Amino acid sequence: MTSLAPPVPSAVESLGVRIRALREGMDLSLRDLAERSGVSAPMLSQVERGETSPTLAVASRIAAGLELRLSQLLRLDESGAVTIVRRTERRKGPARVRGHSYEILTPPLPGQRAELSRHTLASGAVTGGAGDPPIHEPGSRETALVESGTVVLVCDGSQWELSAGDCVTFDADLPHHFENPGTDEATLLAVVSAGLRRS
Amino acid sequence: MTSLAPPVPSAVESLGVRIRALREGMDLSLRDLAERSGVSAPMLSQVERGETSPTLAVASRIAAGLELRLSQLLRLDESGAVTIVRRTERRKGPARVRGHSYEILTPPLPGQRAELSRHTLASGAVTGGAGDPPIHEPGSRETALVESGTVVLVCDGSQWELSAGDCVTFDADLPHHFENPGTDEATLLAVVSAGLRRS
DNA sequence: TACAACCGTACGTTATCACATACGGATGAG
DNA sequence: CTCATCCGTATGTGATAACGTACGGTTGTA
Repeated sequence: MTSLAPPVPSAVESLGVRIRALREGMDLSLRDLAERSGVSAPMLSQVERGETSPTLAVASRIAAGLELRLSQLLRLDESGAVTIVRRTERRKGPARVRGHSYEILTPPLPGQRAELSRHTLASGAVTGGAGDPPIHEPGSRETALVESGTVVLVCDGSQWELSAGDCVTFDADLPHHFENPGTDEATLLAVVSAGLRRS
Repeated sequence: MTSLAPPVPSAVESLGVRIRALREGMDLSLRDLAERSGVSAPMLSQVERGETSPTLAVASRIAAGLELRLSQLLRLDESGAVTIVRRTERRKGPARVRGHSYEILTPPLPGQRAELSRHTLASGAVTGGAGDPPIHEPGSRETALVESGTVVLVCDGSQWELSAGDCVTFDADLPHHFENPGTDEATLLAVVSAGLRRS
């Protein structure tokens, strides 16, 4: 009976105006979008005016008609602020665990879309041992840029060697870690996008 | 009549098993989640087994019950691959327009969650002039890390000065640009997450 | 062996989503 | 002016989403 969830999470209500804005931005009429998406024009009109809550199936087709993924369409969430993390304000990870240390460069706000972190790997060191978060939340995705040295990405059983300047993108909810096979220290910048849910 | 959209975008079908996995991962019964989300247990069961397509309103409440945003829950999209862009394979932006040049470090795939780019600003130069994409898609968000030099972010009328190592996050659908007020060249790494769609 | 307590799912009813069609208003061509 | 065309929305009907309830199955306890 009692709902522990907030009154209504957010989005979803204002989705209609967002859809209308996107449609008009693409210079499409309701009937144009209806043909592109396979959803009837009256339905689109009702959704845009918030008179009805479409099913996921329909919402997904609307998103496709707008050349978006549904998750992208729904991402009209929080805040409009600018947040700065100064070099000296970075949150540090556990200091150098077996040759691996890192700093988090993005603010610790919820709803953050991407988390930026800089990792340092001593010669022979490995990320993802013991205390580290080994894999990320389901659905998240990671992009890593090697700044210096050489590292090997081990992801879901396969290996890829990366040199300074190389950039790799992969699904972060697969088991993965980085190794530094070289003799020099290696640094890499990691972007984890999506990430969700509590610790 | 003809739908220009792909048969069915993706996700949405496999969403059920994802929900079940998340629910069981939180050690909740259907009735537990029903109480947390305000959605009836039989409904949850049907959604988990893919027997019905919930409305956005219901899907959103389910997501909230799982302590997720709906956009996060839906982000179980495509691929499971690892994509590498070598230092030599980077796509270059228009070569040095009035002191500004950049490279894109992430692959040009759709559905990409974040785009990583490295920008170089000569002394006194400004991003976002003429040919550049001045602002990004609605809902997108940008994180910038200053690698060297000093830059000023002008966002929605306000200014912020950033030195090497500083990191800033802001809504990328607001009008914004970077300036290099110093005498040295400045470089910054930009992560644009979200927004997307057509060229 | 009961029996209580929980699990996930089948059932029938009601609310509403989603469609095809039709309407009134704006715009432009002849 | 007249008519054709497009726009977005009101209308009615069939499909189905969402509910409350009830059922069989499993688990642990007396």
